[in-house]
Amino acid sequence: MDSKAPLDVIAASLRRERGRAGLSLTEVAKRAGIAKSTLSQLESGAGNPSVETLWAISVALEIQFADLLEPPRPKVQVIRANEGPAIYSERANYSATLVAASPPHARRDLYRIVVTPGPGHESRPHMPGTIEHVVLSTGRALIGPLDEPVEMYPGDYIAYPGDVPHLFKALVANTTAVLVSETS
Amino acid sequence: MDSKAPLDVIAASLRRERGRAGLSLTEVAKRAGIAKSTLSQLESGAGNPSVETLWAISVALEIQFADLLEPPRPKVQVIRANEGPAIYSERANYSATLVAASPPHARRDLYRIVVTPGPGHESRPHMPGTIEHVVLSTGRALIGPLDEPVEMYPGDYIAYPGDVPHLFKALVANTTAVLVSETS
DNA sequence: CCCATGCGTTCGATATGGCGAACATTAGAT
DNA sequence: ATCTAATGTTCGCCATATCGAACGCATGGG
Repeated sequence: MDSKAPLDVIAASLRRERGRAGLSLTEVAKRAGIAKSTLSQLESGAGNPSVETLWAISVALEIQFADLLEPPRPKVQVIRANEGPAIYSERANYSATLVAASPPHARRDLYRIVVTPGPGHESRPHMPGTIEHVVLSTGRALIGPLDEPVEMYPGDYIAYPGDVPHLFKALVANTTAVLVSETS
Repeated sequence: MDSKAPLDVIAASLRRERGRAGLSLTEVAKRAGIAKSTLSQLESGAGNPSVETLWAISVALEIQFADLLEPPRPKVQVIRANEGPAIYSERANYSATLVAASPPHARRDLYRIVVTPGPGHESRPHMPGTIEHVVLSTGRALIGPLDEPVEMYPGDYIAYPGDVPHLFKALVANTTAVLVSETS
């Protein structure tokens, strides 16, 4: 469950962002071209704003529309190379450790990848709209969509659609990478 | 400008996602507990939905609320280790290459970091709500908030608030890392 | 002191978003 | 061929989100 009334989230974001901008409610309402009464109600969690209203406000506050719908903030966390907490490994010669899941319904997972030479790892398509970003840390590998993989060297970066079959095949021993799986 | 009437974006997303789910307009409306007339109007770009309505639909479609406000999709891209396109380097012994900027107003940038031993690199706070994720690729480094840095080894992962002063100090030569800067 | 100017809240009037029924359309079954 | 059961669209009514004005409360200037 993600629920958590979006109206409350919006209300909180509204106050927070307005405070951040150092603007008065009156001023924001004026800039947004809406009645300050409306804004007042929204900030107090009452009401059920229309998209137009929210849009006007987000413009007035000079923030991204979606920023009004995203909650708060996190902390500090360390995961050592060996002690993968959430392990997600597959084939014998391929291991992916989830180091940072997208909280709570964010849109990006961060994996540490370790692969040894072998048949290579083929991934079935993920969620539509997924993009994978890979930076090769050490070794050498063939990475990318099945039909057009790219030979990667340490430091190289590649991004490709994750919603089509794709490959990660180590060409030498001790091949490691960082993978960011980003959903639309 | 990012503008681009959100109503059109929503309309498009609505049709797209419903198609993806293989559901009928009637079915989605039923699940969402809204009138199908309402949904019909929204999909045709008419109307100005309230947050409650959108929320109900996003639940019915089993997608993220914000997914209704985000446009389309990307492609395949490779950046070699040397040929950093957008270079963002600072001190002599610290270089950060932006390999994947958040498009168009997404919320995460991907950097490749190369540091040599020296005084260390201190970053002033970024945007409030920023989180930085680092996976050390090679070498050894002291990373984290100024007041509690952590000694990192290859493969180690750390996340910390990016909106407070923080440090990246290489302890040995040939220290490289991948950094994901994620804004709220 | 008192009035002016800013703030954010509350309240009635009105514009409009959402609902449900009726609608046109197509597909399948009898 | 007609009848049934889906689809998505259009329309009038009602609930309500938004507006504008009035309000209470702080400051600060005359």
